[in-house]
Amino acid sequence: MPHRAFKNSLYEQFARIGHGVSSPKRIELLDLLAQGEKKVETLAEQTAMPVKNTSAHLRVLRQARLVETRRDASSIYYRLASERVFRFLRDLETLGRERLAEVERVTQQYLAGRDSLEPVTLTELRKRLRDGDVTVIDVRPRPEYEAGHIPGALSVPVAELKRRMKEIPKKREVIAYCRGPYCVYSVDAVTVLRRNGFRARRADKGFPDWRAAGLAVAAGE
Amino acid sequence: MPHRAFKNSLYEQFARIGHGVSSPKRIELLDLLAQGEKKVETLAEQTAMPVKNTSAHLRVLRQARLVETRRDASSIYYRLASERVFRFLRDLETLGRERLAEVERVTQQYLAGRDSLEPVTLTELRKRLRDGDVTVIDVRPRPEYEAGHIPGALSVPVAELKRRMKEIPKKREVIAYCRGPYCVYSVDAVTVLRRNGFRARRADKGFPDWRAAGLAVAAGE
DNA sequence: CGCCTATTCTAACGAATCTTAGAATACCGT
DNA sequence: ACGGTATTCTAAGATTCGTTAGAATAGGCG
Repeated sequence: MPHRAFKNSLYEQFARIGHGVSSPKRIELLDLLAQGEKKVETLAEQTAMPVKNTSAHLRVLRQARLVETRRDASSIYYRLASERVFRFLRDLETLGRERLAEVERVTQQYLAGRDSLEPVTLTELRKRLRDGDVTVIDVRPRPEYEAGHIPGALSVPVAELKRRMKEIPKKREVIAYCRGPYCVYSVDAVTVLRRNGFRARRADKGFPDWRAAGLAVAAGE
Repeated sequence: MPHRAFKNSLYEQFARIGHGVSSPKRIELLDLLAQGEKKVETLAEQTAMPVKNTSAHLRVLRQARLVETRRDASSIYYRLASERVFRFLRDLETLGRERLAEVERVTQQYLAGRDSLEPVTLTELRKRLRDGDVTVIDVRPRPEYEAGHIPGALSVPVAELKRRMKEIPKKREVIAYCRGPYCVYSVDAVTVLRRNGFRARRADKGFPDWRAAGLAVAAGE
């Protein structure tokens, strides 16, 4: 094999990965799958795409071997192919944040005052949780909590927050976490909690980041 | 701004990075730029593309803010936009190697017996260099050596190796390094050296990896 | 100032990709 | 075996991308 042909086929392979993350919808799908496995229909709902379209994008991700599938009864569940895929995804997002001023501009615009919610790092959250002087709430949809969450966290999906607020002790500080650095659930949750007299802060990252950091996780219930 | 529009514009930004690395030729360009800044013409030669084509790909990379430019006299020099771009590139390649069996297959096929060349890790190389019991040679083209190299390494481009072999002491072990894990220069160099009675091994990674590890670098001469 | 060189910009064509409708598949429950 | 459900496969139109020719630009040099 001549030198040039070798390089061509090598870089062609690497480009398969790149192609996987070259579409906004596919990155969003990967971000969702970082929460745990999901059916095609669920992914279609959560990305606001028709099922057929979702299926087509998932096929591209499968060809790039970034996701894998499992069949259960009549449904097919997708999941990230490995923890490294998640880390790569976050590297991509971090690079985007570093290089593209638009990322900062867009998030500032939508999450005006996000920084005023006194973000807590995961390390800090872990310490506070060990000290036992804080209530940690997981504000993601219930199925994602069940697929995996921070041990000791209470599941209060943001949609149920107003109704279930009385379950949360008012004395202690509350820390809300959700899907990741750009997820709005914890922002919404903390805003609502503060309006109702709670001392609340948000975690600067989400559950997948916690798991990727090698910290203990709980599942089920 | 509604929730969905926010997500769309956010993921659209991240996809700009993904789109930058979705083409084999663009990944190859980034890999070359990891060696140091280069002119468009040089990049065109080294990727075996017409200049116009190279320029078009570089434009895409510039739009993704993965590269930056500098003008010197009549030439325009491209470079990676930051060290993090290099790390992202290597993460992409590592993920490719993990996920895509074809990467291993292609490299094994072309670099048959690459593993028999007893690869040395950079940490090991550094120790051996400090102990002073080894000759380290940089077998990349001269301009890349001049743009940055491992301190103490001797520049012996693989094209000049046969002619200049007598400059290398035969008693001591020789370690050859080049552009990176998939670069063939060091493989070729070690093969030639061994055929001529040298005790030679190759570094498992290249100069950009050395620099990214925060180790000392030299330039010029 | 005008020519020379390196590079980019504009434009156009073919190839690849996205989206989505309709048909096909695979497995469950009965 | 049969019908139902979730999903994929096939195919086609619309869009984007890759490639490359020709014109334009920017700066150095005589």
